[in-house]
Amino acid sequence: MLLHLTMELAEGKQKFIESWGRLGSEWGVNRTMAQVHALLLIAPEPLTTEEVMEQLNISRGNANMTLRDLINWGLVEKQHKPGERKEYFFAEKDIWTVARQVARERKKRELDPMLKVLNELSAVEGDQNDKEFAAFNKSITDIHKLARNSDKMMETMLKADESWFWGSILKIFK
Amino acid sequence: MLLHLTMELAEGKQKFIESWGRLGSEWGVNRTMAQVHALLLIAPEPLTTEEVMEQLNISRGNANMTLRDLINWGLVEKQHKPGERKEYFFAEKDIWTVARQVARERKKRELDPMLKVLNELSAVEGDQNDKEFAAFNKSITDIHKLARNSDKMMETMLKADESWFWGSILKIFK
DNA sequence: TACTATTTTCGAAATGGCCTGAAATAGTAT
DNA sequence: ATACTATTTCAGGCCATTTCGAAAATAGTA
Repeated sequence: MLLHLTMELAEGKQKFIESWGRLGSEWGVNRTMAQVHALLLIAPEPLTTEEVMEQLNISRGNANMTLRDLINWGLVEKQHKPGERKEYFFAEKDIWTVARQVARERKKRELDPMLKVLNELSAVEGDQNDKEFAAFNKSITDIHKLARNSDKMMETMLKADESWFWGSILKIFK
Repeated sequence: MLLHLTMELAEGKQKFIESWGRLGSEWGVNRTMAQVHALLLIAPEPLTTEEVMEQLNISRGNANMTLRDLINWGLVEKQHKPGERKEYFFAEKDIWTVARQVARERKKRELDPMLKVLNELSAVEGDQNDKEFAAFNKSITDIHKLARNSDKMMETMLKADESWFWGSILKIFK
């Protein structure tokens, strides 16, 4: 009997959806959302809500909400086929665009609010001879600096195109 | 009546702990863990379990587990004071070291396993004329490339010291 | 060895996030 | 209008994760 040294396509798809789902859930994107995204990423054609429901075994309500969320994240779009009433969904396939889009959302949800708080906390005044204040102030200042640097880096990444970005980065990092 | 234009220290601490907690929970670190970390970050002296419990209003069990987790993440260390039996805990204060430590953990938990899966999935064979296979293969290949680049970047960052890292990065990104 | 201070463990309870299913709404053709 | 299909909403239930609290284990001391 012939052993399968390589994976079947169907098995591969399954594995990818599962892994992408797990990865997503460690990233603040919930598992189902990441799985639907994975499914659409590897689909050659747009899919209907119905197909998403079947392939992932999720309810209509869930599929609908999840697809809406993905659209809000800018990762998925609707498409209408002429003569049909059903909506079709497809994912942005350029993975660099996907990465930037995710970075953009996360910046908006995490980094920006944190910067706002750090600005406020930087304004807290006190006596440097007070150990409590000195320790607080130093931490806030340092974190603020790191956050601002991250912000600048993000901003640039969001504007850059893939080849330029990795070209510059990897040149330094080799 | 005089309005407070700047925040009180106590209020600032509170706000920082809260924000750091929220940020943490969007990062796969649970809220309590991030809050304990925040508390220790701004504390001028090491704290006991007891003090952590009081200041954050959490149970002994929770405090104990959380501190252990933080130690496992390499963010907190134990200290013994001579003549005392109690254990004191303090956080790594160098924020760049903290950032690298977090990056190291996340790489281990997320990027490395994903790279492993992508290697397997890259080995799936098929006919490029089969639309299903072609779409799958292209996505996997692209993601694999992105993941490998991220991996290289991480590796370098983990070795670099702060000034070198931001010096090089911000030079490009300005 | 007994006593006390401290830490660790772990089952149970609480919390919060996710998903379902069914009803409401919207859209289209006859 | 009416019937039919597709989409959206949301209250309620479910499940995983987090937290509590008290008991057990451990470590230090006399």
